[in-house]
Amino acid sequence: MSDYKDTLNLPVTSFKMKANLPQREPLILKKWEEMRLYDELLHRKGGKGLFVFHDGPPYSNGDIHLGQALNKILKDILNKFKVLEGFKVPFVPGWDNHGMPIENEVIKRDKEISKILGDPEALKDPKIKIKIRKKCREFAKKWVEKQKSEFIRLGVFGDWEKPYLTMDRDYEAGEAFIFADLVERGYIYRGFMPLHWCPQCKTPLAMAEIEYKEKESPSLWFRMKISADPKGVFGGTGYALVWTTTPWTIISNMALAFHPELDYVVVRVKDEEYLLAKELLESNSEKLGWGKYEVLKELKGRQLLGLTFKHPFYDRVSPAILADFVTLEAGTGIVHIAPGHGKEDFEAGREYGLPVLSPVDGSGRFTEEAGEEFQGLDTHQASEKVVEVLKERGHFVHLESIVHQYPHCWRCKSPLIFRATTQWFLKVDHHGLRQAALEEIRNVRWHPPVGEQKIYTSVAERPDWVLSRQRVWGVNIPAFYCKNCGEVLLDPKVIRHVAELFKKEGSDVWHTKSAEELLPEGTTCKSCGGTEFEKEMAVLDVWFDSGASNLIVLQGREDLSWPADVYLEGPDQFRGWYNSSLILAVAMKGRAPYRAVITHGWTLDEQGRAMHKSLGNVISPMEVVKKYGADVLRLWVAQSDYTEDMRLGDEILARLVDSYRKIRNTYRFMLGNLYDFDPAKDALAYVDLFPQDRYMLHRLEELKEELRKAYDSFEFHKVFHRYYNFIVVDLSSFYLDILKDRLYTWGKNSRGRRSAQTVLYELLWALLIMFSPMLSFTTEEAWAHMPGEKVESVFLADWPQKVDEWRDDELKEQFVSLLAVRDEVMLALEKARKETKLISDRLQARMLIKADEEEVREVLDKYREHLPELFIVSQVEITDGEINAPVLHKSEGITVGVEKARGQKCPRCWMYSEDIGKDKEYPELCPKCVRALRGDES
RNA sequence: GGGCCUAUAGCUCAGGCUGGUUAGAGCGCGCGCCUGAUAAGCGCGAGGUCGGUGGUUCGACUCCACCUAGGCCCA
Repeated sequence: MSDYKDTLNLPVTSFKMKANLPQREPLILKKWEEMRLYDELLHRKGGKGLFVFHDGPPYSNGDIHLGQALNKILKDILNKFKVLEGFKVPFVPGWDNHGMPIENEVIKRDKEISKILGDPEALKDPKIKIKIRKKCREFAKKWVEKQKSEFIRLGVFGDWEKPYLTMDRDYEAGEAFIFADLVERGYIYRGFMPLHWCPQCKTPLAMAEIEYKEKESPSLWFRMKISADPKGVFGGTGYALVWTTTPWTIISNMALAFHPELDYVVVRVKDEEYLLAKELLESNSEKLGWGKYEVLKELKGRQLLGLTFKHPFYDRVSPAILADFVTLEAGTGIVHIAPGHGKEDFEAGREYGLPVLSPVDGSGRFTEEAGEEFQGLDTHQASEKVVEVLKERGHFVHLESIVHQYPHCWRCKSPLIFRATTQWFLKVDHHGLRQAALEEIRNVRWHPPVGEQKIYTSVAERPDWVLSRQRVWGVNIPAFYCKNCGEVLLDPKVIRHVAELFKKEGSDVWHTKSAEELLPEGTTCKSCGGTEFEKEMAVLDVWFDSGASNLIVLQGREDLSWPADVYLEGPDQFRGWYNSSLILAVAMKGRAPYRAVITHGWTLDEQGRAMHKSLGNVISPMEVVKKYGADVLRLWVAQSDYTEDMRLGDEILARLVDSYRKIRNTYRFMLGNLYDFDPAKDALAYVDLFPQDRYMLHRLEELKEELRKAYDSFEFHKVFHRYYNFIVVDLSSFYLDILKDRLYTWGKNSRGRRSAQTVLYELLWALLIMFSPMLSFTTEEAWAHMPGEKVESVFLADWPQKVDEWRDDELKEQFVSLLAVRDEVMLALEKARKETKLISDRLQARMLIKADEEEVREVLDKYREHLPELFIVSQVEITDGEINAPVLHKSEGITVGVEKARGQKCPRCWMYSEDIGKDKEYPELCPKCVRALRGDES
């Protein structure tokens, strides 16, 4: 009986069921490299123009993490889609190389260099600096190479041979040229400003290097006596009641801040009058044990402007100023302002033109400027001394202690102070820069749309840009100081001269050469005519490095163009790269550097928690690749809605592997059934196709359009879900299943089989291309197995064109009806199988169907001959009369009966037939199989 | 502490924005079929008080408030 198996057309393919991606993918990478696929794409594509995706540079100091893998894969998906659409897509990856994390790491590792930690003076030796820079460069280079190989392994296409590095000579020179332009246009100034400062490490810290921890601090109430009261707020001797947790900053007090909209009261306590916020009166009275008091006056904060108060122990006055950051959370509603020791204080101070006093040195000790009483004390000692002095002068009110969140150094864990130092700034409001940037934001497409609000706020509220950092590893700010008079030399011509040197010899020249060697010949001080200069030793903020990338890379390379079509980064870049890029682009060119900005969420673990080393829930992308393959990781990216935070964990990976297998097996089945199909010779014309095959082409048309739209609107997870649904529902469980009889048992060249193959071929062709941005390795592998003429890589193919002929809405309607009937047939069969055990295999069944609706009846009648195939049963009878069958299934508008199929089972196709035995040559076969064996191609 | 965002079946996602029949899909899971996609394929089924509480309304998963959990930004 099983003799006939050899006469069937069973699937044949070398496309393996087991993917073995960790081993197979590297071979595909090798093929891409050998055929120079990325270059080929650039040469052969471009009919639709140029698409410039500007890569945000990751930091080169470790293996890539999941977020970076996600980021690059998302970029790659969009790039590959654009290539399929016909764009020329040059993708130049970049790296951010300068900055503190690398510098710290290098200092820590090298014995000789690490000496400077104990001896800051040693850093003045240029040789040490040169050594640090050299080590940093090597360190960065090493990680660039490592990360590069990791990104390549993920299947990301790009110009990996010529990426951009912020430590490249040309890049550093480019920054200096941009800096020269900014100077020329008046954006750059030198200012005195407080920054977070670690007295232990003796360095300013960037935002990312601060951690908030609980700390016990003094909680001090003191008072400042009224000095000028032009509006007569007080009746007699009055005081402002002030609260602070950093008594040492009172030394630098320059003002008292009030909220303009808050209500304040003047109260009389015994013989003295106090000013404080109305709402805090009760709590303060209780705390300070005032007992009886009398409210003399009530007024808004804004009415207090014009008042001045005497400093509690210096001979100077502090004016009342207004500030929105004053709150009622704690204290008295009156905030003591020391512009040298706080960011908000500083900004408020600048608004009111207050002097900035910061008499604290790098190790956190008070300098001579603070006066004899305080000189030499650290901030803790100074706080105690301040309390003492306040008591002596009669301005002390109350002291207790408080535990609150306070900034600490991430490296040495000690509490930070705010200390004002001289820094270089970019003035954000110069030439209406901020306003122009805000307007430009409106012209950019933000995806998801909330991004627009985020960037708007971050630009609207950002302070002037602190460009300088007192570090070694970076691009030095090309400024000089006259040795004679101290005057600053910041001249665009001089800067450009230095930039040329950077370009020729590298930015180390700043350290290897003297000021005289760096300056153009004959440079003199404009102020005093001096000819001897000192170099500025600060380097540029790394955000300047990366913020300038659009100007340096997009404008600097011939294959690119400015502005970028798209940026795509994580949400931290609203304050970071999106922001710095925008500011520099608008300052230099008056326009945003991007037309669209896409932002993805964070990657979390399966429980929705952030990944932390300490939690042990970190998933390394390369481990996923090693275990499952890059395509599985890419599938994760594809299925996730990246506009929100994304989770990854074991169950999710298990589901992904399942999905992957389903897709792969579906490709495999289709390929297996195309082994003898040559599209050039065997394909049928559309009109000759079976209706169910034409229906599938209609479905394909719908799918193509939906996927294109989803890709185009950056909704990649919709692409995945729609595609996967098509694979599972339309193909695997329906179309491919019903096709088996035709493909296997019909004549090799029969119309029915060729019709099926024609459509399988068209389906697979389009399916592979449309999913290649996501499942890049597997679609490429399957593409290689496609029969017929084709390009060497799926990526060289074009997005499947619209075929109007394949759209047939009437056919679609008819099949919607047929498939609804099919659902009922399945239920009836299940009943026959389970409840009555009438049948086990569907082919043992004969269906009796009665439809109540005329339309349904007509459709059933029209496709009568195809119904056994559609239902995968041996016989189908459409009837108008009562159905009398052992199994009956009734539902709305339709009745389905199941009985045993008539005749005998054909040993070749397994279907039951009443016509077996009619052929003399093949007495045990059904007529269909007889025809197949005779080679009848009808 | 302030602000923004998220919360639909075990998992990944729809739906609801313009409140109104039994809230959907696929996977996974359970049961069964097949053994000619076979470490595959097919069928059926069970899973959700739409994070919680309160409110608006004739009616809320959908609107409002608060709370909880998580994420991010800021201090």
